[in-house]
Amino acid sequence: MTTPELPTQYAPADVETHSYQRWVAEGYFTADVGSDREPYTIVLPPPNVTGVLHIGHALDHSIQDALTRRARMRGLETLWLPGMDHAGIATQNVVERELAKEGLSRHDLGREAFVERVWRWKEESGGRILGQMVKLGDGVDWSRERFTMDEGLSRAVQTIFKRLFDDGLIYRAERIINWCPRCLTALSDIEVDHSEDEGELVSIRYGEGEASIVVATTRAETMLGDTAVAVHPSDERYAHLVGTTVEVPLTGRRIPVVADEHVDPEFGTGAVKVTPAHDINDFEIGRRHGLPSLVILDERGVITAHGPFEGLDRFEARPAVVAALRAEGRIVAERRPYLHSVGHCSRCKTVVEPRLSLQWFVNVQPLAKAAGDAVRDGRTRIHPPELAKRYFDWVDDMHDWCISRQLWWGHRIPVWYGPDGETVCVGPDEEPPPGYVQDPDVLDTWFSSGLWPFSTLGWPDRTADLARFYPTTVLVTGYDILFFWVARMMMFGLYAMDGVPPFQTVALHGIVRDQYGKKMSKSTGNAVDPLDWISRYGADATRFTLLRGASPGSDVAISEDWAAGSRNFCNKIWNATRFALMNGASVAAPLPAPAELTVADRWILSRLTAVTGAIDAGYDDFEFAKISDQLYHFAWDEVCDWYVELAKIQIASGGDVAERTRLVLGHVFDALLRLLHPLVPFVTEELWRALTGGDSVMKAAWPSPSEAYADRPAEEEIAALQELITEVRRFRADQGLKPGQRVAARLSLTGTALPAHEPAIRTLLRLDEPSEGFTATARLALGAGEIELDTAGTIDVAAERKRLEKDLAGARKEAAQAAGKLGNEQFMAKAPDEVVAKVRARALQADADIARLEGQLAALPAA
RNA sequence: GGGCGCUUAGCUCAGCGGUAGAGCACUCGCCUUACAAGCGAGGGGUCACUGGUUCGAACCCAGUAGCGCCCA
Repeated sequence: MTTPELPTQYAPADVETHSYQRWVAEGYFTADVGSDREPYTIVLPPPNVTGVLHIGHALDHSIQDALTRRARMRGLETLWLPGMDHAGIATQNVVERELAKEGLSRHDLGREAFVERVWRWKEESGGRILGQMVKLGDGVDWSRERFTMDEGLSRAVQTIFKRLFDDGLIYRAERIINWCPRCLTALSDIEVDHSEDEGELVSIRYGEGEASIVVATTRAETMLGDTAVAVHPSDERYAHLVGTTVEVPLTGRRIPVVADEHVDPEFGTGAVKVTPAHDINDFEIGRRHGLPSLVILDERGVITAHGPFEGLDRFEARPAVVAALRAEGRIVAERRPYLHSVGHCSRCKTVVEPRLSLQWFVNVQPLAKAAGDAVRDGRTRIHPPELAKRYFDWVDDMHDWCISRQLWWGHRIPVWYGPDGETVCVGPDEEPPPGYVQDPDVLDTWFSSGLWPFSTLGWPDRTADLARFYPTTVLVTGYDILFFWVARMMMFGLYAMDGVPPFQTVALHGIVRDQYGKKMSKSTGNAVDPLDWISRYGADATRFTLLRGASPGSDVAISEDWAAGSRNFCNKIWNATRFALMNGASVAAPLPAPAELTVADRWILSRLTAVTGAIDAGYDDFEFAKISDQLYHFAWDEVCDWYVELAKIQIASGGDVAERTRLVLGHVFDALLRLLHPLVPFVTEELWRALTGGDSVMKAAWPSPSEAYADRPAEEEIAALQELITEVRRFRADQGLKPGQRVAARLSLTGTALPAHEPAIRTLLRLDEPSEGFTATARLALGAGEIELDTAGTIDVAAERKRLEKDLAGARKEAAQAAGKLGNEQFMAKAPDEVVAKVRARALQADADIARLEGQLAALPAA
């Protein structure tokens, strides 16, 4: 076989694009719905159409790509389905900003033209992330790519809406919802981010004299809409006031003092102002006491109440109201800054305004119950299991879900209103009655992404894909969206698919952090751009860095140094395989039987078997950090540092041994590249093709541990060899002998298991045969054997003494510890036999070491 | 306010009842023909603190402190 010339350094850029294009062209990523193989399905959590690939995607995708590549190699019919969601608010914002540059608003265009414009934007500049996924190497089935706004998925949305509506699980009601005064739309609870912000706490006196009462608030301006003051029923301080009325300052309105269980007597003065139209808790109090709701803010957060504050923005109105109150002597206390929790729009960061309005809701109770039960009874497994509790906390106490959005971009609510207030919900193939008008609102984006695991497979049609690939095998996503997205897919999946949950397993990972464990963000400037890393270190190195840190449910810390380390690892694999190729490594013949192989061969094959088993176990639990570490250690420390060095000697010896060594090398590297492929697909593809002449490592079978090659004695023998070699190297280093300097030595290895390894020992340690005038200047006692060296001059006695004394101290400590245990009656009586045996063995070894070291020290010339 | 988690080498983490580990960083010596993106050797930790259980605790239990996350 002719071996192609490989450069001495791996250059990712030279192979990545080409390999990816070939994989796509060959259809390797395309799932075959007609095969009779067992299916393995993952749906990609759809990124936003506005999104670009960030490091969190890179982690999420690396895990999914590893899982699906391995599944394919294991012979499963594997589908990894890609796509994007339409990101209602985010996308609308992007296009509105674009319009603003032209001096236009969406209202200038009108709804239809605006939506057309968004589609145009989507075609031209949306979905940049898809091209970036290619750079990472994502093996997704592009022939099945979907978009939440495409025709099929829109049909799924309308179908499930109609079904839920008919089942009475969707309703319209006037409620306090989260409102973004900038986006001008309702938000669900999960689209609101809470943060501890600096505000003010102002205490205001309502009423006069004996009948006055002081309330504390962070939102003084809302007093214009107060319709009560509430106190706790058992609060004696205010008992005499309950049932009376007090005057709201600045307005002249009189409002009642009510008693309500939900007031915290410990907070502030124990009395709170009640603004039912602008606070969720106050709304509830208002409902319990039949209070009116006084709306004082418009949709943009501007004061509408008549008077001097009318027309002021809520944040301008606040100091203005406080100033006016102060002028009237109403301010009793002020705390500024006052830290308290404030909700922000997750899209534009504007402070959210609780707002009373008419919206559509999903009654989640029965759906959430089913979603919880599916995990409780094990139909869906959450991994790691500790995180299941968070899921239960969420689904077992879920609030009804506000699904209407006052946007233009999205799935329009399929409800039409008749001239006399009739309401009709229209299914996908139905027509609304003539003269009816459609509800102007659109649905929350999560409403459509909640259908993702089955709408993408063709639901509501009973497609072949749906029958074959649903339920999906595993969902891979961050724990940060466990509640909303995962819970919603669970609810909808169970509801739409006759109680079959959408995932067998939900595998959760953490978020990516910097090397100090800090969250990455643009503002702190510690964010890593995966595309930057891909261009500088390669896609494989980028992936490996992330996977190497990925333990289930835990955050991943990364840094530039570690990316460089991963690149070095890829390069190491590259060069080691290059060495194998240059030395005729081959998979042209089967691996010889163990009896025909050297101890070194049997050792590396035994280790390969053990590692293969460990990798499989790692995949079962999504332990990518462990998988990566196992492979890193095996490839670098065992294959490269030891086996390759021993193989060089075997090959140099020629004959059958050399031929068999070439086969072992070939098979070991073949297996290693296959095992590594799901993690680092590009470098392994290039090398595997060169090594085996095969078409693609993607099509190679996943290695299985071969017990026939498990070989405990060989592992022990090589361990002893490594120990001996390391010991002599240590001597050489301490004596300042240059690595290349050859030293004459006499080896006495009888009594050890190592005589057969003398050639290896001589080569690796650069020890020459003793010649005529050999005079030993140093004597190393190593277990039962001895190595005498002629260092051709005086040796550094002080360095040698230091080294031996250090070893002796260690051995004495060891002996003392073991003796202590063996002399402890309780230990001898209660510890298990194998532990006692182990300690006995340690004591014997330590005693032998002490004798040996003392002998060597005594033999040293006086300093 | 409620709940969860974490605290092990300079950094990031593994180990979860029987002699403290890895990667990176660090020190020393080396361009030894697969690889200097490398090779060889080495230094470095009262496993947060205080008690308890146990023959034996980084590991189990209780408490304390600090940090982080989620929910309200």
